[in-house]
Amino acid sequence: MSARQKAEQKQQTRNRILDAAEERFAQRGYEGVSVRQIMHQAEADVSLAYYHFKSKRDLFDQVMLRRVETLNDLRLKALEAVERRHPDDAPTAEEIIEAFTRPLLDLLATEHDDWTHYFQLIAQINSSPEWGGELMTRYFDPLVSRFIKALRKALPDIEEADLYWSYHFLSGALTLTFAETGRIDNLSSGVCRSSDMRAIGERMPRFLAAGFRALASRD
Amino acid sequence: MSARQKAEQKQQTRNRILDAAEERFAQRGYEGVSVRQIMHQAEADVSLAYYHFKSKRDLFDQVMLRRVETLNDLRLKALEAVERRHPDDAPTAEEIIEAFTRPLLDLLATEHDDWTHYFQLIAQINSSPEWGGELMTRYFDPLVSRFIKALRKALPDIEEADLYWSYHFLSGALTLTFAETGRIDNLSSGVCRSSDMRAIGERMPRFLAAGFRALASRD
DNA sequence: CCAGAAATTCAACGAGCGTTGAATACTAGT
DNA sequence: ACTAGTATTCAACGCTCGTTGAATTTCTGG
Repeated sequence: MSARQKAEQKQQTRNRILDAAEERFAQRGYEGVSVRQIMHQAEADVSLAYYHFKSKRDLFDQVMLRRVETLNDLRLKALEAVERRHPDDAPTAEEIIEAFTRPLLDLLATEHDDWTHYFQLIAQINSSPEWGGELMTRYFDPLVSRFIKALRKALPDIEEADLYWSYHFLSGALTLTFAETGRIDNLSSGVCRSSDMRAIGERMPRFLAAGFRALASRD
Repeated sequence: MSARQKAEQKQQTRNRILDAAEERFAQRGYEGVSVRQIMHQAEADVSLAYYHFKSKRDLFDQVMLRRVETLNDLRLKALEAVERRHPDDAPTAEEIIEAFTRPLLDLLATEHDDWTHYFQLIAQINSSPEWGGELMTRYFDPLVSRFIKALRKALPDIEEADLYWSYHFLSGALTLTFAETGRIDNLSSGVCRSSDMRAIGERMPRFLAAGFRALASRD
């Protein structure tokens, strides 16, 4: 085995641990899962976790970091593509929100098992008083500010407070929806399914864009 | 001390434990808090928790149950009041959503410290894959179905799936907003404050009602 | 084939966990 | 003052937790 192959094998193990941690954290939260449970699922010894990561908390941070760049890149590219389609006028709010949402739907459509746990994890962090304020800000603020700037241009009459509150409502709807808790399946007696990404894609941008416009045209 | 007073004292202790549990669970989640930490905050011996409650999980369930009836009653009364104001025609979607939201704002305005942790807790449960589907259904389904029925009447052309998805988006926006994570404070650099209930009351029903209408009038 | 580094396993630490049964403090009614 | 019963405390159980240092396997380069 070459040195290169060996390094790849190390990465492979590291990723197996990250996968297991991602899934368990998503299911039961940071405190609800032990390093032993994670390593059992990763089929590796407990101490190996501390060879690849500094601590449980570091493992958690790396779970977060692993996918955030990919995700933010895709969203930024989607936004830039929309703006390129509007060289003169501004894109509509719905187009911008579509760019914010579509990458998640696409990732779930093509690599569902890789991303579904990540989105569940983000949903939980977002609603946690302990982590929500700080972590979401750290990982998503630059991207979100970029989208808000675009929305400000799409809705030139909107007031700043209305813009931020609108985004906040969007954030709640988005994260809960991608958490796939099965709540809507129960409530609707099966009419809707949490995992029906097509249904979500057809409805969420339209719903949210209408909300933005309603606050933008306040009297 | 009369037997009556003694029973009241017991209830008082029980409530002190429930208060402490509510606050700790809201801050760090069910698994992130130990019975010892809760009883330390309640200034009582650890074993007293097991005199008043069967187990940690039972304590958690009682935290949930203590306030859910009050909350659902207030919301139902608010909905009935709206409907009484419309003996002939149907109330608007915005009026119905207002009835769903206003009780939370009122409770926070008059008894903020009692209810703020409860709403934070619900927000976390709602986005948790492990608890969200089941617990939210158990505690809120009857009330929510009642509201959905009213919304169906307000939006006679809406399709069932659109109605349920709209409510789902509402649920996400609502629970995140009342979680008061401080996220919007960071993002808006202080322009908006999580605890500004007036700002929320002025915006959320309008935003969400517009979303419902956008899906109801689909082509 | 051997030296040495890198990846993985073994064994254990002290601390904190949920929970329990027995002992105690307190008080109401006799 | 005594008793019965209720609320509270004390002390401990077996277990799991996050983490660590040393031993061991595995593999590469010389």
